[in-house]
Amino acid sequence: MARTLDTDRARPMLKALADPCRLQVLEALAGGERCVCELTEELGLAQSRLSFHLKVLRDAGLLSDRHSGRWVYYRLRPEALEALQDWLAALARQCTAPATPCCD
Amino acid sequence: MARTLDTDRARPMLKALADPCRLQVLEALAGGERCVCELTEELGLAQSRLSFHLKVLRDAGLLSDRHSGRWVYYRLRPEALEALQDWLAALARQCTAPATPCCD
DNA sequence: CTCTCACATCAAGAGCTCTTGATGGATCTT
DNA sequence: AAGATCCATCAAGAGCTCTTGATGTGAGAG
Repeated sequence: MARTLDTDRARPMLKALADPCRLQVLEALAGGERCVCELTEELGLAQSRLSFHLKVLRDAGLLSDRHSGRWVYYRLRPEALEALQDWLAALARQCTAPATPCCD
Repeated sequence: MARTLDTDRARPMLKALADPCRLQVLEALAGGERCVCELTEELGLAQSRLSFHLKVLRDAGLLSDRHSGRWVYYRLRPEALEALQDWLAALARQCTAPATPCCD
């Protein structure tokens, strides 16, 4: 325990995930590490567009990159996904508390 | 199993979560069911603003509401949070596949 | 050294989302 | 019935994010 995300850390991840184009990228990377040129072709995205979204995902901590020659490989960071899961789990655990009647 | 979310269903939830104001609301509701007037006061938000965000969260399936007299109570839907967790878990499970070297 | 290739970055504009203040509907009080 | 309260909705504008095409950078090929 002790490494449950607080909301301030979860927020940038959630923002990063909230884009159809970036979800496409995530799905593609769920299959394993890929280089940018592969992703460009697989997803049919303009190069600068893909690069933009990869940066957002990387800055949020969801992706890591690895340079090899003139290629750059991206992969998902399972730790980040697990941290988000834990954050969601913590929310779900609390919200079963009994209703506190209001305005009585 | 079998009720793992697909990406198309996860997307609106993620979009709904990707806003600081709505995360505030979620945190407040993590403590249990609340009526709108309580939330307005607790969070110090304009009424129409809060109402807007509550609608976004409800439309995404993250919240449910309950009408009682002239009050409306909102609460988190743990099922939705769990479904999102499962979606994240499925991503994390796959992405440990070995790197497929590109462009060789 | 020069050229090409893979990728990142930039600037401008398009498009979307959020905020604000006003209005409307429903319920309760008096 | 009239007024007050709780909440939803609307229209307009502010603000942010995304897309596009051009340019920059660094590595490898020739």
